Amino acid sequence: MKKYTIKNIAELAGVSKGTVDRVIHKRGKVSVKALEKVNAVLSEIDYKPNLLARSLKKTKEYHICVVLPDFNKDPFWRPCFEGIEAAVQEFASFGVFIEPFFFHPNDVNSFIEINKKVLELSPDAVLLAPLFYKETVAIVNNYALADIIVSKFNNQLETEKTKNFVGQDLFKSGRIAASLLQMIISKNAAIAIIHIDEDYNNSIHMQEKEKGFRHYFNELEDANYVINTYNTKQAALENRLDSIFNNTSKVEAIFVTTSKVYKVADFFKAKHIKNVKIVGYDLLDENIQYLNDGIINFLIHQDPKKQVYLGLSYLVDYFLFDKEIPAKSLLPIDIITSENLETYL
Amino acid sequence: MKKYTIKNIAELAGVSKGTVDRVIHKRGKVSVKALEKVNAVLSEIDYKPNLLARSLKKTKEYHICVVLPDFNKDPFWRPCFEGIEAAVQEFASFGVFIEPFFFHPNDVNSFIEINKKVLELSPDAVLLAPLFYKETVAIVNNYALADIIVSKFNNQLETEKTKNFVGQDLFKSGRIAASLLQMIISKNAAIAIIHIDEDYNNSIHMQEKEKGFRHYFNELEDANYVINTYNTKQAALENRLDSIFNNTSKVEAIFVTTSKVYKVADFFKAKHIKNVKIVGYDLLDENIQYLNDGIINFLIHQDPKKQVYLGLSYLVDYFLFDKEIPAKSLLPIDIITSENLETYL
DNA sequence: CAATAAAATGTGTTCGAACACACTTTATGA
DNA sequence: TCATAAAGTGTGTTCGAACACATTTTATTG
Repeated sequence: MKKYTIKNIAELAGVSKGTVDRVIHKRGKVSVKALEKVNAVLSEIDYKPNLLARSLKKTKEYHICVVLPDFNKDPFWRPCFEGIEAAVQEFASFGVFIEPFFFHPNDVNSFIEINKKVLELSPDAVLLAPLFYKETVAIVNNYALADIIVSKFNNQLETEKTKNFVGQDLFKSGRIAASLLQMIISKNAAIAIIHIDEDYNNSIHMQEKEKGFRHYFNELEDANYVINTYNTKQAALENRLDSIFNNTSKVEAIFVTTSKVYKVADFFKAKHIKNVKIVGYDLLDENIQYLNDGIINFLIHQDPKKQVYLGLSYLVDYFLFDKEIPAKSLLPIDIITSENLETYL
Repeated sequence: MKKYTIKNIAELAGVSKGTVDRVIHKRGKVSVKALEKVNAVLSEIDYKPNLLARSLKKTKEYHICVVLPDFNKDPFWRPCFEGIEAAVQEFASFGVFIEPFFFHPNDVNSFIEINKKVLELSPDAVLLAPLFYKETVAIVNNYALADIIVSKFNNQLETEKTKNFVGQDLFKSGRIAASLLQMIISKNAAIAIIHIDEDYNNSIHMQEKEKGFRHYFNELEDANYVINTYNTKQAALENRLDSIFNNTSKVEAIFVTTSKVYKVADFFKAKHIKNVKIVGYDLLDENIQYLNDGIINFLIHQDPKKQVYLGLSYLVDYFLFDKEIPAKSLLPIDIITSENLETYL
């Protein structure tokens, strides 16, 4: 498989490299005769432009802003930051400048503000964790007007102007949680779904998971699991759990729909309650600890680091190498136990 | 973070770009005074050479050969071929030429022959599936003498001359299989480990998995699972299973140490035996079918496609961008059930 | 059929690093 | 002190694609 250059093609076609260039890029100003000659050669050979040379010439500096919650406010987002750091290193020598911007996960205004700031910087692209639905729609619109490409990760909100999303299928993820619990609890047991959130920002996120979870059990034949849902803020969690796990409780299993599952585990450890199975999300240090202790039984890995890194890779490949960005990139839903945990760290 | 070029540095240091180049590449022929001036500038700024320009200039064509078993003989290797195809596409435009070479997985001679052939081609690197231990040692030696870089994947054989390996921790993988079965079988149940192989080429591979599997159960306190190991060739498998699963069998679970687990599932389907739990390896079409049918309970995903692709990426990054190749790259050990399967396809 | 516009084509420079080669300065020995 | 070697330094070309600009060819009009 010989490698051809523009010059090679020009010689083969008996024209100049300028003409070949115009044909390839459809810039017009080419006679029918020349066009045919060049196309004849192009159809003969498998021309792959040297991407190194191409992006070297372009020489443009690309600026990508990542907008995500502050990981000091919610540790879930720390791996995302690590993903950004990795990407910064990796892509700096290609002239891509990646910059993170943080907002408060419970404060819509900080979300709006930071996006306003980013918009003013007019970067080439924005990678966004769209926690707030309504506001995201407006913001994405503004970005679109300013010709800024927007990709989203983690939360899949259907907005017209962005079609790029990196994340997981949340419904399926809920089903998986259900199937895992089913394996280790008795038939028709009582199950609690717990949504822990401050202002229900994540509500769509959590609701999808719940739907999937319930869907799994509803689909079972000859089974009648008792599933109750509890919404609570972090501060009220302990009281809530206290009221659920009173003396008469028959709840055998808990599905926590976010990475906050360690908060629930805290409770069980403190109260020395055993034999309640717990499934939750994400490899936070606290969760890992409880998984190893056997208090949490399964974690579902959403791999936020990979989500961010992949989202950024797509943008870089798009800018540098004209690759298309996949509209939807759904990552595998990894099942984590204390046994295979290590291999993911 | 401004981007500096050699020319920038030369101006800042008051020398020519040639001198800067000599300093950066430690080519010598630089006076102490000039060296100091350039180093002063270099320590001030964060110079990252433009990798695009660098590899463009190098212009060299790299040739990488992948040596692996013929996937027509064993479907396990098909995804590897897909990984190669993806890499071929991806890296062709960077001047990297990747070529697969197949040997017969049960024929040492074909392994030796094909490697001889590859050696004669004197590629820049070889990515190797080292099925046969003794022969691999000799072959790797020959490659080393010819200054050909060797990376290995799938089977981790400790040879002096190669330190690059992409694969999984097999011992851990065995432990994971054990932990999965433990969740769904009764306490102190009887378990069969089945090694299916023609000539025990994979023996090290399979033995590691068995060790891990047994280690898990041995470690349990107050438990006494009965674990028996059976070695069999594919042709003899049915008879063997017949003798194990006779009327008095109490075997509740089976661990098949390779992707051939569908062969075992074939038996159970044909004989209408239910309630025997099965764990095996890899997402072959046949295995996927049995997983969905509920005959196979878990599959462990070794992601051979990713192994090959990653192995090739490392080599390309090494050649093009001077990145170091990690000595050992252990991929996550994915637990696959009928629920999360789809997200891996 | 000039004159001029319009279209087509070719030439040359640029991106940044790498390196060959030419040139200048310093060191060494007779 | 001069010749010559050795060390140090700078200049210029190359990689391949992209594009600006100059030049040539063809079409159009009075």
